[in-house]
Amino acid sequence: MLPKTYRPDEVEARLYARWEESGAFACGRRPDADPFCMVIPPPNVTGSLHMGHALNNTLQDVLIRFQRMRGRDCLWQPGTDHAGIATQMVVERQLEAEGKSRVGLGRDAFLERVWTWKAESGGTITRQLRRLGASCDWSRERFTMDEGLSQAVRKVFVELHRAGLIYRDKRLVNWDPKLHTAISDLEVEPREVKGHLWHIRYPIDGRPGEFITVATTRPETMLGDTAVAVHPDDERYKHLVGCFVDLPLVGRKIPIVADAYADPEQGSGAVKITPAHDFNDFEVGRRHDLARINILDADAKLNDAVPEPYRGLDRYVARDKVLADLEALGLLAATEDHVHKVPYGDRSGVVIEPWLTDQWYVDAARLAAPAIAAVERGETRFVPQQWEKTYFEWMRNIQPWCVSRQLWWGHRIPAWYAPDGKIFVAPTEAEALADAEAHYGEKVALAQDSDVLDTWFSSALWPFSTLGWPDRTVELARYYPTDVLVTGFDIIFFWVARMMMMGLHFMGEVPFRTVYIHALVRDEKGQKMSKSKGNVLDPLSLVDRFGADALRFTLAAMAAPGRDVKLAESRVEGYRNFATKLWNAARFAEMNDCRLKADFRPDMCTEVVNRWILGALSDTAASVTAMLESFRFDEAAGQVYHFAWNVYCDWYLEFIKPLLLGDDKTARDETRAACAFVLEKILHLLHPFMPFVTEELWQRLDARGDKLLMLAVWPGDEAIPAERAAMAEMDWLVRLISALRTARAEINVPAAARVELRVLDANAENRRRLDRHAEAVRRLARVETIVAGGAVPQGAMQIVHDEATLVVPLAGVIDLDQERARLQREKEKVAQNHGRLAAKLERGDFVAKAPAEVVAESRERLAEAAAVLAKLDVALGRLGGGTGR
RNA sequence: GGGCGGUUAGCUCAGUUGGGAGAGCGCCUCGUUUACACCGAGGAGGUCGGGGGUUCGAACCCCUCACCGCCCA
Repeated sequence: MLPKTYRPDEVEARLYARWEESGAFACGRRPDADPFCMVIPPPNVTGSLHMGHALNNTLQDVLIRFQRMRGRDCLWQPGTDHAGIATQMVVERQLEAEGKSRVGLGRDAFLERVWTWKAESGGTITRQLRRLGASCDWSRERFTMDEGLSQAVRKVFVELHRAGLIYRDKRLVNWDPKLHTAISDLEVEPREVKGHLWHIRYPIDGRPGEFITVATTRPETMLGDTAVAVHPDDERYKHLVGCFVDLPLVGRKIPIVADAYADPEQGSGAVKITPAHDFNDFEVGRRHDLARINILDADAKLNDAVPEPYRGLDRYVARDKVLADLEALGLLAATEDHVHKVPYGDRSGVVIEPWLTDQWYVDAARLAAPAIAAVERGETRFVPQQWEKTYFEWMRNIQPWCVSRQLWWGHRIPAWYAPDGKIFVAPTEAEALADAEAHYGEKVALAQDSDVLDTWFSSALWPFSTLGWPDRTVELARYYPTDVLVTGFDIIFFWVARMMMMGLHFMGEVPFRTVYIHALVRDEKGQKMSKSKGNVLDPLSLVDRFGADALRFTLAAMAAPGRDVKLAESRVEGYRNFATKLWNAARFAEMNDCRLKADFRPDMCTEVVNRWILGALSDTAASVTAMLESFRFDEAAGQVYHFAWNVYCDWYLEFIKPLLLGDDKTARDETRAACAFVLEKILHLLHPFMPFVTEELWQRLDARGDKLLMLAVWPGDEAIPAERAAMAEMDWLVRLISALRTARAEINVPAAARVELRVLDANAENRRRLDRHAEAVRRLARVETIVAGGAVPQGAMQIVHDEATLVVPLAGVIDLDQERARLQREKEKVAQNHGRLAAKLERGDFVAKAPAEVVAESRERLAEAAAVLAKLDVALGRLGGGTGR
């Protein structure tokens, strides 16, 4: 027999191993079936499972298990990405602990160390995904640095270069002075900082005693100023346009230019221009053909382009010295407190510098055009649809994508430089050498670009590189375009947009038909969880405490198409209880010999209670299916939960107890089979959400041999007739028992007291119903005897139930005043409802303008209320005057 | 500054073509009866952020204000 509680820790690892070993996760098991494919958003190889992963992968697993049970040939393609900066940092920290350094080790030895690290520690997150129950096809696991995927990266780079879609350019990048690499706009985190706005007076050249005041938050950059800008319409400065200023501390003469970038409302209205160190100034400089003087080195220390006293100083040391020197010269006009946004590197945590460098760029604007059109045409659909806006917004304002990074860990850029600086881009060194030889007419030595590509460059290829591209594999043909991508909105820019561009360019088709965007899991303050903030909730500890099923169910049930998911632990606990509830329902079935019968025919059942539960099951299955098809995970989860707990356990199992104990063998056998059948279907419907407990129960409830629930057939095709009559009858019964229970509680009839029930004025059908379910009423409402008709004795509780009145004699027990008050409350409730309906129907415009069926329904409800009121009056009359209110 | 979203029971949140306000948890009362106290029965609790409008009818549609959050400059 089953134990009393479900113990996830004794089940999960064993079942997962069985699934995986059986090959149930693998694609291609059903060659004749429609394929269904998702690629996992590859987690960082350095990563460990956080709540965002847990949500993301739970939803994917719900979908893939659902589709698998529906008979599709499913591929959930797993893998990890190489996370250039993050991984390099991890290994550098290790080296540091050993007193070594990356540079000391050299490039090749360092890369070897990274691979060693990956072999030892890179499997953390995939192990954790297994604990969650994720049914990925691990036999196909990929890594962005795998040979095949690297080949894809090289091919893409070379082809885009040949097409003029990748080029080299000198522009400002976000430079991380700690990590010594360019980083993406998207990896820059603007932080609000309390700083200062310094007002500096620049002397006008040739006009002694005249100054123009500029305001800046970064005074040290003045050493690289090459102009001062004022607004063309600014009357204060019109006469100065075309003049020069003597740049203090430097002595350079720089022009005053008119440019609309200068905001007359800000500060003094004049702004210093440092084209090599500010993105806006860069554009101003381009418009006015200004010199770009780079004053920083890779460490953000001042270089030799500044006057000698400042050379070699750190940027903040230089700031202090510049301010002190200006002060001494009397040129510091004012210092104000000023709150502004400062760019920080999200990995390094240091202030990012706009820095002038040579980098490789992808012409994103050209690639974006077809990617925009594809979504406009509906070839890819966002769910919820509103996320299209975010996608379009970004795609339509897209900037050149800087894809080179000054790192060692990553795909090395397949570009080679000849001694004269000419660049040869080719998939391999041999081909580059051959190209060079052809070009120069002789063999030349080439040096490969030392940089690597942005990790997102390889991630952008993920939906086809993992399927084997550039080889024309059967998987590529079968599973591309993939069906659904499940991801968080925070990487629509990083990743979704780029996959769209690359997929369309190289495959000629969108990479996925549907993009399901889910919420971010936030902490209780609504903040994004992040390691640096230390506000991370650990999903694995929840798995340890409540089981993977409970966590999964919680996340799915909370995945409403909103945004914030604030995770309450009590919710996880509640769904752990649900698993136990299910476990005990199965235990009950087992104790009562409720076993599945091979020849069980749902449509041949004769007991009303069985016909009812089968009909309700059928409705539930249809609804859950519809909800999952439309990505309403929350609704689907809620439907199964409600059916299993509040219908099957709370009512059905209670109703059938008399039948299971009774002498009618036919009824007993049918009920046993129906009970088992419905339980079995509940396990099916729940499996995508709670794979472990459902599989475990399914295995325990019968001899399944090699069969697995995870490969069983989704409910829905069984011929279960609509059971409207049975549903109406059971609804009547449930209301009757509930009414009796409520009245008993309100009158304080002791819970254990068994009472007599007299039923007055019931119609023929309800008398039959009462007769049929007498035993259930006796048990569930704690009734001793049931009589049809009879007198209403003094001191009885009366309950109006449809056309009938239920009378419970309680001589000596009942407090007449209390009962009178109860009936009055009841009457007031109905009267209120009656009044509202009557008023509504008296308004001519409602009757005239509302749809006929709404009016008819209101009339019907009014009539019902009137009838109940009359019966309540009769009941009150029977109680007599008394002393009550 | 631009854009998006939110404001519903003590807490966390549902409410999909406008037509009788819901769930889970918490709280109160009662309870061990063929599974389950990680349980069962019953109950209390809401001017659906404020104001205005459209409509026979608004939590839902429109306008406006307030507050909160996110994204992009």
